[in-house]
Amino acid sequence: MPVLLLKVVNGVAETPLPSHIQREDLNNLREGVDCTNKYFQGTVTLSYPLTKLADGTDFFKIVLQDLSNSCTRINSINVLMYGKMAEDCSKVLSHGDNFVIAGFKLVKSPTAAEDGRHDCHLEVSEDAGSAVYIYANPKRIAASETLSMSVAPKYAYTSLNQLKDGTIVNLYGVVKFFKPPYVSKGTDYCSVVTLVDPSNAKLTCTLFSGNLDSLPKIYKVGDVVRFHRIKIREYNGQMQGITSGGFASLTFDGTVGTPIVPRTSSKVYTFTDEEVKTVKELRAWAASNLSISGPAAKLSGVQPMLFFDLTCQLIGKAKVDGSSFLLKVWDGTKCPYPTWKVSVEDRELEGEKGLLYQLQNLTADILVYDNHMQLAKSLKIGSFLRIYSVHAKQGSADNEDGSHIEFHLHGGTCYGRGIGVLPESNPEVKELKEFLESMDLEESQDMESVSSLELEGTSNSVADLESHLQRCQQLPVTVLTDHQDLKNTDLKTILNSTAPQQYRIRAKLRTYHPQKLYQSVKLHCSKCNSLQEVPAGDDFDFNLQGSAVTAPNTELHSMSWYDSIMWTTQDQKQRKIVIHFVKHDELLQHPKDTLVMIEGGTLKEMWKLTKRFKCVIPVRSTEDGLQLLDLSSPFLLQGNVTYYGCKQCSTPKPINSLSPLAAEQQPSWEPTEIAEVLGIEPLQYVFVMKFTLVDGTAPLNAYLFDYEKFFQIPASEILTSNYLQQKMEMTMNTLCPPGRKLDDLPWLECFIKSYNVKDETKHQVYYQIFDTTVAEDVV
DNA sequence: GATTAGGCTTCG
Repeated sequence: MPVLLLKVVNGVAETPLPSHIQREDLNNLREGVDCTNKYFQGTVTLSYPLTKLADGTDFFKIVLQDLSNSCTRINSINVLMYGKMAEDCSKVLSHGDNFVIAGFKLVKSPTAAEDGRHDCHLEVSEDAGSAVYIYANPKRIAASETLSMSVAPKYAYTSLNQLKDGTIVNLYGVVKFFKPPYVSKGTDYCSVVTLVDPSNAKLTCTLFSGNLDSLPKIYKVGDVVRFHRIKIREYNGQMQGITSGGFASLTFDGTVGTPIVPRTSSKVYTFTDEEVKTVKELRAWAASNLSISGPAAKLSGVQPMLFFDLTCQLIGKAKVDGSSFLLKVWDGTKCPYPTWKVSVEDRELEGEKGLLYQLQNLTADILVYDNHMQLAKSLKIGSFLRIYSVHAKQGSADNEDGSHIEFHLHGGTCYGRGIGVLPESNPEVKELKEFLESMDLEESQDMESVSSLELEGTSNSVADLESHLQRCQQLPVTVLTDHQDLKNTDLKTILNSTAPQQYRIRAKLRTYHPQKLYQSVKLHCSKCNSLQEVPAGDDFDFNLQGSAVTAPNTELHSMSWYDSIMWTTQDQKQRKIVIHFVKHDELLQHPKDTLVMIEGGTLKEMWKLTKRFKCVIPVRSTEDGLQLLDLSSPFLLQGNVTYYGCKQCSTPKPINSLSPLAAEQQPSWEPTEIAEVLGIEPLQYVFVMKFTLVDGTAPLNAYLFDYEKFFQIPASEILTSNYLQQKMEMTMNTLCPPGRKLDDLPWLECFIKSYNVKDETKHQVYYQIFDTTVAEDVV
């Protein structure tokens, strides 16, 4: 048991002592008395310097006086502390502190005759299971924090679902929403922060401070924070956090694998392995439970009409009028749309004129309003900013340059609207700086002319669409990728010929099956040639829950080639989730290059992990080691693709077989490579469709068996992409427009082959389309 | 010493 500081408010400790220990009077401390569940409480009247015993153990002696017992002749006792407890106490102790000593050993005092104190002394050490509680006022606690980063004050942290009205607590949380500090209508800066934690509770905190620096340095959703001494109140039926005296915060980047460096204004703070562990756990939890894909964007990725967060450098600023202020910024990329230029008086414009001129085509003019003006005015040219919730507003078309994009930071702080200054040490700033410095500005000037040309070429009017459709009716909508020299054969001739043979045909697609396109996606084993349905997501989840029943085997955690983190969900199920991060060269890599393995996660959690990590492998614990799940579950998730293995042709190997791949110089984590070392025969996604083709001579059913070539859409990705599904639907509508007469259908040019399928009872000829693709301008 | 704000986009 450690040394704990107990905070005293109005004479009462906020955290009670453990209930199993009882106070013992000095009088009753006698040799032979069982002191197992007793504690002694007294005030420090004397302490001796910390020394070391002959064997190197730290040793610290203090004298405690029991003032509550004034009628006793002897009212003080020596306390001897050993080891870490001695060191910890010596650092935080100050005279007059009220100490509680529990789990002590009562030993006859050799010095009682000389010092006139109790004839026994108390011996304590962490090894003996002792505990020291020190009652301290908030100032003392703050002061003790200044003493050391690595020692003592042990804080208790309250999970967000345990908060009680009127308490002052310490807590950890992951930022779900925040308003960067802004000038309040009172005297202080204000920042609103909403936190979540694995208890799935949510807490919105309103933080005030006259000192901008003492508010948490949150840069994005997903950051992890530690708040000390935050007051909990009930407001509108919900718990609310608010700054109280002595409020202090640490903020950490929430990205798994990045260095755990606290951002804080405090010069000194407690920061031990415990903190590191907690931050790691929260990062891992957030990675699979919190969607952090915010509205961040580069100027090149701006979406008209939407709001986004822009990380940029300030190169100019100017007062526009009483309610708006102009910021000229750049991020090295070019907005693909014409952007507005806000005209200001030359004398109002601050910034280096040469640079402003040079960067004019890469600069975004952002007009900030009302409450944001004050902060905007104070910004230094050259500083790096994150401007939150910038509105990319579609300008009015009656302007001379047609419709353009305007950038506004509207008044108010809804949705976290505001401006944050990023320090140069911020990794994203470093990245941006490097990028800006590496930019060849001459080239970007050229790019400017190119991209405006491109813009002229890409209008998307209704008229364009019509002419596109007409073109589709004249030219074939599919083309051959080979065999162009062959002549066409009519369908009737083909049907009357013996198989196998190959033909070039020109035909129309009368109908196709299945009509529901997602039903056309199957899994194919190229080894045993079997076809099977893609398992439904809920089957997978069911299987995962089955595997979660076996408790994670902690002996398998954090081996030489991976680091593991385990936590328990705070819901009723109390599900245990373990994530194993595969290391490379002893180090965790950038998340985008990292393979993670997960035990006990749900499908949803895994999809979230795939957004951040290179690959995700669902695993389960066995006595012998980590294993893949049953092959009804995928053996790998990567990007948008869930990879399955063939049950018949695979011989799954233990997960340890992956470790040689991790040891490679640059692990590529290719699915085929992963499958091979794990003994998996991977199944391939394929579109299987039946086309009914007509050419006026006879109808012919031909099968399409396509991984990607025909539709130019990877079959493996279509089930997880709305965009690709829409694209495929459009393609099919072009090949076979619904509601059209036969005459109005477009022509397809295909290459087909006939083949025989025989069994005991019958013999049939089938046809398959190959070496054919949808025409370029149809896709 | 109290107050500020108390998330859920836009007048421009």
